[in-house]
Amino acid sequence: MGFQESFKALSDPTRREIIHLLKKEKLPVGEILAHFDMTGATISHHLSILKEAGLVTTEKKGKYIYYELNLSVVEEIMAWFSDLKEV
Amino acid sequence: MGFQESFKALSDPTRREIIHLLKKEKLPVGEILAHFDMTGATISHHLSILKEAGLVTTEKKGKYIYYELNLSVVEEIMAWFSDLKEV
DNA sequence: CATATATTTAGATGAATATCTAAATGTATG
DNA sequence: CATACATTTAGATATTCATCTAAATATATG
Repeated sequence: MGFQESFKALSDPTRREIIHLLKKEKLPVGEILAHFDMTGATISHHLSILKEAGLVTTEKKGKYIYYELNLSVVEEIMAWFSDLKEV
Repeated sequence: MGFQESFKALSDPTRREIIHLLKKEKLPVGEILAHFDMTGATISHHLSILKEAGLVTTEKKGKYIYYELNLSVVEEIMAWFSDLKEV
């Protein structure tokens, strides 16, 4: 984790869109994939980057792996921005 | 401008450090440069990316060009994050 | 257990990017 | 105006990265 990984992860538009999909609910890879015109391999790669950055967590449920937004990391990033405005 | 450019700009550690330097005061390129172990050409490149993204503005004063943080874009980015936490 | 479905891994490719050196441009001042 | 200083631009290089296809792994179910 760390800011470098977080910001890098968020610098890609596909990954930001994934983050937005996960805003409402946790989703299995297949459902995330359905929103994009890309191969599963590519989406899997993006998901792994988001996970490395701590922006999402995973949960296995039978056949599926659910990805879920990790809001605590979002908070940390917001704190970085907030700091810019102080004093 | 737009989120894509902003996030890309912030995904580089040198540029984030520049942003932090500008938190307190506007600075001429030479003073920014003094904080890094890089050539002026490289720093100039980073500054142009920050400017393209709208994260900084410039002001010419005689020999010097001052770079200044643009907090309104920072606000916009924070709003993007805030949205993730709503509903 | 064999087959179908879900997801990841490996390896390759082309595009984007951070950096450098060298040169160009702009501005002040002796 | 000539020289020094401040900053940017051009062109090159090496690395990173998004994407693909093909193959591997894991899990459920008939």
